[in-house]
Amino acid sequence: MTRQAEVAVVTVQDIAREAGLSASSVSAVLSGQHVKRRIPSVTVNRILAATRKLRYVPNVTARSLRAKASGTKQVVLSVLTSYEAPVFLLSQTLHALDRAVAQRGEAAANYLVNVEFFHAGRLSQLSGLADGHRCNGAIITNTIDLDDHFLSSAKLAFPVVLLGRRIPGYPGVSARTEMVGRSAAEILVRAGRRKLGVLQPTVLTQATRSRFAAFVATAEQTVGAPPMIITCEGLSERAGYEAMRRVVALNTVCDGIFALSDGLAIGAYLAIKQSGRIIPDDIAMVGVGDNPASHYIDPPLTAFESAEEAQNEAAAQLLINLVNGAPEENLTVEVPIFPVLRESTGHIHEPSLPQSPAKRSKASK
Amino acid sequence: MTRQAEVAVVTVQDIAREAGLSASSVSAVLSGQHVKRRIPSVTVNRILAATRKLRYVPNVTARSLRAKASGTKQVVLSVLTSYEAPVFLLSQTLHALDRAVAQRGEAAANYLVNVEFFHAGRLSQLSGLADGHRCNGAIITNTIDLDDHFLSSAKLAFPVVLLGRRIPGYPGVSARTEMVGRSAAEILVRAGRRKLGVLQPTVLTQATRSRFAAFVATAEQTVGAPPMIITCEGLSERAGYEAMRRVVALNTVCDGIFALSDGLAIGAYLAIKQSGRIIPDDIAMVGVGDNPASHYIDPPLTAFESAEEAQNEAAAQLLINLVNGAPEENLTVEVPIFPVLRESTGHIHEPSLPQSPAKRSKASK
DNA sequence: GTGAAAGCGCTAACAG
DNA sequence: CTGTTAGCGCTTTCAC
Repeated sequence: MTRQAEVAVVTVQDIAREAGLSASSVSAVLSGQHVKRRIPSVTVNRILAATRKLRYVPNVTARSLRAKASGTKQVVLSVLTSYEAPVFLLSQTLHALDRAVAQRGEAAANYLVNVEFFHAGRLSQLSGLADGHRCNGAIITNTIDLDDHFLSSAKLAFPVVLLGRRIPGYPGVSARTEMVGRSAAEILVRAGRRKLGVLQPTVLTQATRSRFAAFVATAEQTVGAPPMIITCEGLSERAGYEAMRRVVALNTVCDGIFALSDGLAIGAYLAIKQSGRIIPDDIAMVGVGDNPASHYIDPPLTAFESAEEAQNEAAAQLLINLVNGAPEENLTVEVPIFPVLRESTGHIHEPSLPQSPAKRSKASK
Repeated sequence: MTRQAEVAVVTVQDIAREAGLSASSVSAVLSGQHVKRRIPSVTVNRILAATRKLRYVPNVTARSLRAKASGTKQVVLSVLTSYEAPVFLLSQTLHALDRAVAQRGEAAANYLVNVEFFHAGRLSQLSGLADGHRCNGAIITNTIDLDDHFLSSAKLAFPVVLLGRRIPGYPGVSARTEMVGRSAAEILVRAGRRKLGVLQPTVLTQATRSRFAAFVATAEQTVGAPPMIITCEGLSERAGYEAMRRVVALNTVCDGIFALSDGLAIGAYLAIKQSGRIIPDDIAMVGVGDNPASHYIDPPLTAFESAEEAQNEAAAQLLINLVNGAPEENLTVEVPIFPVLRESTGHIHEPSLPQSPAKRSKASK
């Protein structure tokens, strides 16, 4: 209904008219066939001139439809994610999808995997959601409430698997995030901390909200006071640093902090150290989120690892099965999520590193 | 020419035949119009059954072509990157592209930005490169030699901007990487280091090779010996850790290391510390690559920052202009690349953090 | 050398 | 309620 600002679209027909020739000649020139078709350079130039003059932009869709012979992929699988999310997990999701596709052997050649981005909160504005003209199936991740709300009332034209969140009616793969917030508080309390704090981004997702709520509730139960809430502008290292710098300037500082994402914790480390405090002696830290740097920073960060690999694997399989006609029963996979205890909470660093995701997944077969 | 394993593709026609109905009825049912068209549920079920039986997967391209009315985007801009590359830079590139599109005002609604992935070395296998049936223009990045070789002899059907590498005949935006290798060696030597080492991935890109070569050459000139070459399996933190762990077990260890990517340096930090050595006292480290964690690790990592923001900005603008008919002269943008000296080479950590990329780019206007 | 015509797969009018 | 028809924009025979 919302009629777009109908920009006049230039087609090969228009160019043909402008140049006083036929569409096929134009097409031949534009696809570099002019030598094969022995079109004289005068004509070629005339066509090229008209093309430029009219500011022609080819319609890839039409080309694609026509190009069946030249190996068009039949099945398009997309990952839909927000611009604002940390991207380091994206590559895992893609790899998982790629592997799932490769498993189909022969048929793999017909699949195409890509990523489309939306601004957090504006998933609904992505085109092709309602009529399925962009993909045959999608993994949707990193949505915020507005997007979730849209999804819960929308009917998408293709199978969808949600990654890292739950919305009734959609197949989804997620981690048990309630456990995270509670467990984070318990770890800090067991490490002897009483003045808890939480580093949280301004915009919460389903997962971060759930972690936050459980952490706050558990803190109130166990130490009898709500945690200090430290708000950060986003999820980046920088955001964590700046928020923490403001906090360490105060007199009363907490002694145990839960960061709703690893990146925030990494940034906070520097602010804490610059203030002359020691981790974990003065402040213990707990993170969450599979940031690859978490193992390696000093001291290594106690963090929850959400078995991303397992989630991605499951989501990819689920999606491919759905696209290939598996019944869309309320398929839901919940993977457990465990803390990896490291020195940032006073635990002794395990000498051997955890297995890499790749190895882990192989071992589980 | 390479005829694919012609998988028989099921169309709505096939379903119609199977169900003994017409294509339009099938289409109506599949697009959820059955209530509007008052199709009895018997018929609906018959169609649905046939659809499942034949394992129908809709052709998104055909839908898209038909869906002109429903807001199909006319101009598709893609970022083509490899699965194997670190993805944290991707989001910047996308943001830049998104901003460049938004600048076009009204017309922005006609643009679609997405990302397509290829396996390093197999760019040539991406479909739609030769006939332009996937996008109207692309930023290509994170290629390895094989891909570059393919590009230099191929003729793509759409405008391309290379990001982070140079290939004759293509517009491109890159940093002056030769400077990096040389400068890295000089920084280490000036910090009093004589036994240099370099952490390098097994697979080199144009940029990493150039950094590597310049570092080796400068090392030979200045300290009279080639650096110790430490090979890592990839670019990850983990790869850096494992490679460095092997090295610290040896008797002779270098005292100044250049890591060809920040991630490798971050991983190496832990191995060095675990061996009881101090950074920078025993080993100085230099990285490169805009990893957001580099500022915040302990000690903060001296690293080259390639003004990614400026590069992305330039590449995005270049691409949009080309797609809109700007003359494809040999447009090449080279941005300088500077070291940020921090404590990992014994420099005093600057009290104020560098400006964030966003601020930096605004300031430069 | 060039144009006319067909058709990729799908959906939306429009007749029945 | 259902089928026929047209056409999205492009490329590719096939005639002329």
